[in-house]
Amino acid sequence: MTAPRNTPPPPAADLGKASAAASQSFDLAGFTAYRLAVAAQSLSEELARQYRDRFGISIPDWRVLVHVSTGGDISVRDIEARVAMEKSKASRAASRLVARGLLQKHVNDTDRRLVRLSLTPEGKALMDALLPVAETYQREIDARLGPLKEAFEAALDAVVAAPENVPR
Amino acid sequence: MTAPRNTPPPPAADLGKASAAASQSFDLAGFTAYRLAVAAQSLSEELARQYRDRFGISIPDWRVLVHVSTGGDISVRDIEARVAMEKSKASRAASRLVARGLLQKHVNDTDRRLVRLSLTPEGKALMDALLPVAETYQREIDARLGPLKEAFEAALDAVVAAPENVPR
DNA sequence: TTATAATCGTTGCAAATGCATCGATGTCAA
DNA sequence: TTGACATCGATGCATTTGCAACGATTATAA
Repeated sequence: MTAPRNTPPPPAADLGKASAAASQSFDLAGFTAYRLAVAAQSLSEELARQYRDRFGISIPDWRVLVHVSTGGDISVRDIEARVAMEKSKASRAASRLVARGLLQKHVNDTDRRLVRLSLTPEGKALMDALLPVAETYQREIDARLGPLKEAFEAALDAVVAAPENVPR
Repeated sequence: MTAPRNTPPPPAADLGKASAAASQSFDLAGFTAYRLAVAAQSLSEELARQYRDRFGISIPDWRVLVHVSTGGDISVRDIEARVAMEKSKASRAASRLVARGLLQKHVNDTDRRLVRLSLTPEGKALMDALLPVAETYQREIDARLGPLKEAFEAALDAVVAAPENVPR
């Protein structure tokens, strides 16, 4: 998606009268889950590309790093719980980061099943380089959103809201 | 994520005084790209689970099916262009669906590099079963959003907006 | 025309992913 | 205390993914 040039509404042709019979036409553009997925991927990729090209950091790596740097002594379990990230994904990301000398693992003496993840000095240094990029990017997003930001945040909360209140 | 029960604010402990020195604490919850990604994954999974369990259809499968059923004669290139979906991903999804007898491939006589994808009768029948599920789900989302929906749509547009206007 | 470049869909390959399972550790009740 | 069960993090394995090719076809320009 480096410069793919949006689809010039090319052969689009008929559309509309088509898909006559059974399968009534379904407006994908009006399908929120889809639009959300596309938007999320678009945003994530913008930042991920920078992190990948400039620092060799993937999205799972980045999420683990941020969590560890924010929370102090974080376990793999914590990451799984707070982020939408599979246990094994988090575990492997952490191992990668340890192998690169960015993270340390210690056993939690209170509960020796747990791991305590923490940044090494190299990890801290990397975060010092990474965070400004993220913050700049966030400001960019804020600029795009403008006055819509508040409603957007509220909508994101609402949309993820407990499916428990909902007839299943 | 069948019933993961949101993180009960458990050992959260200190947090706040922590992360003292260098790497200033970064508020992941305020990071739009992250929140968007989590929300999108949550929504997609809700629907994907139904499609997978009840129809054996994955998300790439579903996107290809919808595009083909909406647009008439669609090529792999069209899918790649209009959806945020890799060429090879689209190609493989299409091949899977052909193998299952849901899609047909024809060569485009005008440009023989292109493929014309279209639904088989079985494919149409499947879509007739799939679409009501999607529509019900969309109504559910609409209910969650309520009056926020309009702003949400606008925000999604704004956020994806051309990074070309933006200093690179 | 003919040579060169671009585009389409597919595929080989390495890496990433999700799921189930494992051993180690911890919890709880009998 | 002991035994059954739960939880944590890691890993084996099959599948999926992204990327870079490739052959086939078409477009462009010399």
